[in-house]
Amino acid sequence: MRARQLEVFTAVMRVGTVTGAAQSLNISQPALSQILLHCEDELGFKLFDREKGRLRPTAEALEIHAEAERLFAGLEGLRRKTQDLRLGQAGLVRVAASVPPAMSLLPDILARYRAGYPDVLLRSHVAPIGSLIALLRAGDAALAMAMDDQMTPDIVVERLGVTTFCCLLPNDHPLAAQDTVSFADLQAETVISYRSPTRPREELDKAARTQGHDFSAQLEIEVSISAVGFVQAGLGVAVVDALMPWHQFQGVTTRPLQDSPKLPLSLLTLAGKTLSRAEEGMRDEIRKLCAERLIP
Amino acid sequence: MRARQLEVFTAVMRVGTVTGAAQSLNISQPALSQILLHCEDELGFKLFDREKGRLRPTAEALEIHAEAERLFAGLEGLRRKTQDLRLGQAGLVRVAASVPPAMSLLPDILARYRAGYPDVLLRSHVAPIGSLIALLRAGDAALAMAMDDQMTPDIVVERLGVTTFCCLLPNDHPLAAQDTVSFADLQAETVISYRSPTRPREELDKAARTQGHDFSAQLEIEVSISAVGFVQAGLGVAVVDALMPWHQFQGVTTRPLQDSPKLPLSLLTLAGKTLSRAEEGMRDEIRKLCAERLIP
DNA sequence: ATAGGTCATAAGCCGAACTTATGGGGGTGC
DNA sequence: GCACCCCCATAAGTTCGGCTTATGACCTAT
Repeated sequence: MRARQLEVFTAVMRVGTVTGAAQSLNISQPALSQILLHCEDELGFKLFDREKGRLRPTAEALEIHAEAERLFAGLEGLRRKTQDLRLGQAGLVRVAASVPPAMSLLPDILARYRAGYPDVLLRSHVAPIGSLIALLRAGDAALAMAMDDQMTPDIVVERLGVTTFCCLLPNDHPLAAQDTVSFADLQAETVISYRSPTRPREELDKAARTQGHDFSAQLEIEVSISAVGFVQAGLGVAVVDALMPWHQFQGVTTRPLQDSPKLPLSLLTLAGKTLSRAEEGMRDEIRKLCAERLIP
Repeated sequence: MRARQLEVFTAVMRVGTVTGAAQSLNISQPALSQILLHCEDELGFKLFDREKGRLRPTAEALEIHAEAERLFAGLEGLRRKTQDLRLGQAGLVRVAASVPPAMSLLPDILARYRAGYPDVLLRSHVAPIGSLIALLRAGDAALAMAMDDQMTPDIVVERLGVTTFCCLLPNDHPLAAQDTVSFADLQAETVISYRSPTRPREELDKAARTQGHDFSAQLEIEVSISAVGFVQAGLGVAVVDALMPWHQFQGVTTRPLQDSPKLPLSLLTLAGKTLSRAEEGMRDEIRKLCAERLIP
C-alpha cells in the first residue's frame, strides 16, 4: 500500500463517496477512482462494494481503517515536522556558555532568537570553561561561548569579539573617585582576581609586565562572579572581565582598567559536526548580537 | 516524504552507506542515491553530509530518524496485515448459534476452520433464536445458525439441511425397550417439550395432527438442553431435536420419534452485508459440514 | 422524461523510480 | 607513485503510478 493509496483510502472512508473524497483531496474524481481501483487490485481484495452506484466498505476495509488512519496521521505529522525543520523552526538547540556571557549576552540572544523561531526548544548550560568542551564532545551542546580562543584541534573556534577588564570596588573605596584604575593603583591594594594559570590571568600578567608593573592577586577566584561577595565584604578590589553585568549588584562600583588587555570571547563548535537549521539560526544570532555589543 | 523515501532514508540510517542500503533493499546503488537526493531536494534540507565520499547524518536526519522508523514499521505492519486479509487469514470471525447447533455442529466446524485459517480470531455467541437476529443486526456476529427458516426480510436465510425429533428417556423407562417411539406412545406419558408458539412446537403439533393424534406437553421448556435435567429426574419423557449430542449425558437414552417432522437448520446473514474473506471461509465450512451431517 | 447525482473507462501527460554504464574522489597496499 | 578498491554522483533510457479532461453507464428524484 503506497502512501498515496493510504491517503485516498482514508479520505473515502471519511467522506463516503469517491467524488467527495476527490474534492477533499483537490484532485479529479477519475484520478481518485483509479487509485482506489488500482489499490484494490494490488491488495487482492475489494475495499468497497459498489452497488447502485454507491460505495459500501467491506469487512476488510473496516478492519484496516483504524490502522490506516493512525499511519496516515503519522505521515502527516512527519511531513509537518520536516516542513518546520526546513525553515529551522523546530527541534532543540542547546547552547553552553561560561558564566560571563551567560549572564550578559545570552539572555538577549535567546530572547531575540525566540522571536524568530518561537517553536524551537531551547536549553542552556552554564558551565566553567573546562566543562564546555566536554559538553560539545558529548553532543550535549552544539554551540558554546567561552572567553578563550585556544582550543584543541577538534574544536572549531570563531572569535566573536573581545572584552576588557575592569575593577570592581566597594562603593566607598578611594579608587572609586577616579575615572579609571591603573595597574599602578593596584599595587597598594588587596587584589582579587583569577587564579593562574587561566586565560584571563595570563592576559593580565602579560599586560602588567609590558607596562612595567607586576600583577599579583592576594585572593584568587575561579569564576568572576564569585568576586562580588568578596568585594562587597570589603576584602579588596577585584580585577575581572568587563562583560558581566556588574551594575546589577548592590554595593559595588566598576571602573575601567586603564590600558586593559583584551579578553577574547569565542564561539565554539565541534569540528565535523553539522549544525541544524535551528542551530545555524542561533549561531547567526550570537554573531549578530556580539558584533553589536563587543569590540571586534 | 513518500513512503519509498521513508524506506530509503531508514535503510541508509541503519546501514550507513548508500551502497549497503541499496543492497539491503535489493535495488541498484544509483537508484537509491537518486531517491535520497530527490528526497533531500523536496524536503529543502540535507539529510546527510557528503564528505570524503562518505555520508554523515545531519542534525535534522537524527531528529527525524526515530519517527521515520516508527512510521515505516507501521507501514510494514499494515502491508503484512493486508497480505493476510487477502488470503482471509486474518481478522475476526464472529459466529452466533442457538444451543443445538452450538453443541453439536459448531465445535467441529470451528476445529476444521481453524486448521485452514490458524491466525483468524474466532468468537462464538450462543444465544436463543430471538437474540440471534439482534446480534446480526448489531454487527456483533456476521453469521448465525438457527433452527428456523422464517425470518424478516433484512435477514438472508440459507437452508443448511434438516434434522428430526427424538425422544429423551430415562434409561430404565419402558419405552427404551422399543426401537422407536410414536406419537401414540406419548399419549400416556408426561411429555416435556418446547413451549408454543415456537417453530419446533408448531412442527410437532402439525405432524401429530396429520397422524390423528394430539401433541401436548405437560412441562414446557425454552431450550432443549434444559430437558436433560428433567428427564434425568424422572419427571417424564422429552421430545426434542435430534441434533443435540444427547449421548453425552448420563442416565438418558434417545429413541427416534417415529414419522418425525423435519426441523430446518438455517444459516442467517444480514442482508446487504458483505462477508470478509475469513467469514466467507467460515460460511463455506459451515455449509460443508452441514451437508455431511444433516439430511438435505 | 429530464436533470442531477453517483462511479468507471479511455487517452494522454508528467514525473518518480528503476535499470545499466560511467566517471570522479579518497583511501590502501605494493 | 601507481594500481586497485570502495565510495558516491551523473547520464540516458524504460516502466509505471498518478494526474488530467472527456465521456458514458447507472440510479434517483422531481
